Amino acid sequence: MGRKTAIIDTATRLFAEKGFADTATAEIAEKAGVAHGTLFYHFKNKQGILREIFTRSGSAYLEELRKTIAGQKTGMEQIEAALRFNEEYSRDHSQQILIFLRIFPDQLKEESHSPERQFIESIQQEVIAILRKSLDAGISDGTIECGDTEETARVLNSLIFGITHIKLMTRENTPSLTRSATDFCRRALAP
Amino acid sequence: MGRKTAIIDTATRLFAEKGFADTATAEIAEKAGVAHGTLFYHFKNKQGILREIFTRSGSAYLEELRKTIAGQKTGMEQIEAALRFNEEYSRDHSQQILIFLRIFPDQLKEESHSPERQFIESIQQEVIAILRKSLDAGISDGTIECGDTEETARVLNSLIFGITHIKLMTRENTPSLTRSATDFCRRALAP
Amino acid sequence: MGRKTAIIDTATRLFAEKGFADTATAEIAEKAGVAHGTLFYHFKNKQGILREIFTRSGSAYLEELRKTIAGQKTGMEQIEAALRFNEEYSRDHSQQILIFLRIFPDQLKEESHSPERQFIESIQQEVIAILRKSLDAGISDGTIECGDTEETARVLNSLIFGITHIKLMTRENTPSLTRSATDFCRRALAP
Amino acid sequence: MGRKTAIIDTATRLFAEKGFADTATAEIAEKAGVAHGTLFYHFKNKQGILREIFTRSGSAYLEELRKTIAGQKTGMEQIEAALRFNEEYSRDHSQQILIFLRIFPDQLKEESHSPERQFIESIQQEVIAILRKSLDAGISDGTIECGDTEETARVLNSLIFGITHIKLMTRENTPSLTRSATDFCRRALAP
DNA sequence: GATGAATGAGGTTTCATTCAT
DNA sequence: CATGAATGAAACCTCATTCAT
Repeated sequence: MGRKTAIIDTATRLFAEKGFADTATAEIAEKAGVAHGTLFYHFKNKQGILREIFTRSGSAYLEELRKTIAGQKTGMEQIEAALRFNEEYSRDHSQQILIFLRIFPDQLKEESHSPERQFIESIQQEVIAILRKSLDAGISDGTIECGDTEETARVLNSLIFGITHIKLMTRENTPSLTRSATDFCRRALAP
Repeated sequence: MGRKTAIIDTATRLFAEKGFADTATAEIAEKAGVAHGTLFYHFKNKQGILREIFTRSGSAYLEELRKTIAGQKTGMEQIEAALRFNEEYSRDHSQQILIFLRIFPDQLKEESHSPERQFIESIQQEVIAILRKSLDAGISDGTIECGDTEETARVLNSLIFGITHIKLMTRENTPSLTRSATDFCRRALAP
Repeated sequence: MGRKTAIIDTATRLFAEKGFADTATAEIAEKAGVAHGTLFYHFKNKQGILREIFTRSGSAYLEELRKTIAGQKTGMEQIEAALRFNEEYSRDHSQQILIFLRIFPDQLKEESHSPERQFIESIQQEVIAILRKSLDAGISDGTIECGDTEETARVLNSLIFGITHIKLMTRENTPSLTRSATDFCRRALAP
Repeated sequence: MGRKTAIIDTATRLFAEKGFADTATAEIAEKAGVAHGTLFYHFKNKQGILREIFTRSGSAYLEELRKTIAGQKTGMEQIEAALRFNEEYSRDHSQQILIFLRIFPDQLKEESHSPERQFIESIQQEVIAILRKSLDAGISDGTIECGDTEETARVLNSLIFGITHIKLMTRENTPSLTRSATDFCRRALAP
């Protein structure tokens, strides 16, 4: 494994555990087993490391989400799969998700649209678009009935986001929360 | 206005705008119009300022939420009121909410149950308890039908949390999101 | 002697001896007998220390030059006094002069008119103006004869500048250079 | 153009623009279109690059100065030619001259007689010797009258040095300064 | 001859906190 | 009560140089 990979992996872990601001570049280097200066050979600065982690995991999330949904037949099944996927993904990739949750607020201060900020928003939009398509499919195949699909997709996105956040924060084992949310949605979207 | 109040108000604004770690105590002092040393006369340390802001606004949120719900008749109306309340509160007290969203992740690193962490969790529990009572009321008065009320309350809490977070992050004007969410819930809880 | 003064004095010595870039702030602090952080309490940054030294000594030079010249009767005597003054001043305040000579080139890179750059140019203009007045006086009292006084003043300024620079660089004991230059000027300006 | 030449040319430009200390070897390499390591294949270290630039341009200056003077008949014409030459040379080779002006002060700190320092002093001595020979010639051919020619040559050297420095620093277009200086010298040296 | 990844010493600056007044 | 000068640990980052390829 190359040094650059080692740095990214270590940084991912530390950023997730302690947050971006509270992780020292010296610690990343030490734990990654490289010299301090090596960090700045491979990345412009500390922010640059974050940026790379960010972009990589954002794309991965979307890709897997799409693949999961593609495997479902009815629209309703797709929505349910999306909720289940989120449950599993945030369990298996809690570090990446944590970094997102941590970085979110940090981006607020920059009124200027930073690349990270734009990237985050584009992912949100993407998720909403995916959910909407499933809703539309559900209406066509008769498994779903709801008002404006765009609006409904945004509600679902909020719910998913909220569940993920709470799961990671409270660290309770909460697959039951996802199950309950699925029931909730099934009732709300039932024809 | 006393000096201590000036410090708290200024710190609230700055923590909301730039986050806890990125706000220097010297800047708080300067913007509050007091000497740097004065901060440490009134508070044990930087964390102490945050702690005070924290406790104050957490209690205020719960109190107002309870009052709002108490003014509603049916269980369903109470749930709707809770959603509306959240919309208005996060609009009018965005600074306090932002601080919560920012501080949340920072508390994760301390496995040891810090006071802030416990406080946050207790608020979540409180909100869930309030929502559950409304659900129970709704079942009694026939305006709501749902499975386990504890579980449903947790779902509602996640949804509310997600909406708030997204609203503050995207800064889109999204009262429509709350409206759509209300519709969504009405369908899910309808008898 | 206050700490700020100690810092300025130490920095003056070190900047003169080793140059601005090659003097570490940590060394200034140590030699001045203060903590490293104290430097940045009293000055915005390293450049800020230089700026203060700069402004202080520039004004002092001009003031003393004016006083010296004011004590002379004829225009020719004033010019001779200016040369003599320069000799003595650069002997007694070699540190300040050295800093100027060192900083000069550093300012070239900033096309943008930095405060230091403007300050340096204003001093040059001031010296030229002073010399010109003496030349005018000399023409009036019959001790000097020359073409355009503005142009001649600029030549004299160049000569003075060159002598100073060479004296400080070669570190030869060169009062004779000033004496010879005075002779040279006397012949060039004689009626 | 070989890689070594590219390095020297790029370094010359950058040292002139930003100074020796403020030019990073990595930047030289990048701008010269070679790998960073290549610098240290062709030169022992950063200082070595400077040394080469230095030696090359110092010799060139002297050689051309000698040639120019050789083309003049009378001693007075030779002095005038020297001034004119300086004007033109510092216009056409401002980069090399700038490097000299920048490096001069840096050499002061090394009490130990560094090669650069010795080289600079030897050039000064050479220029003085050349001027002296012209003065002697002028006295012989009756176009010049002055005191000790060694001393007078040193004064002329100072003047030339001062003019060059001021021209490069103020970046004013100042051929008139050289013209005025020539007049000044003509009067000082006239029989 | 040439490369570029890797180094680590050293640089400047920030900042929460203390303490004498 | 309140101040602000002073601290020093720790942070991020730069950069000349080396060396295996």
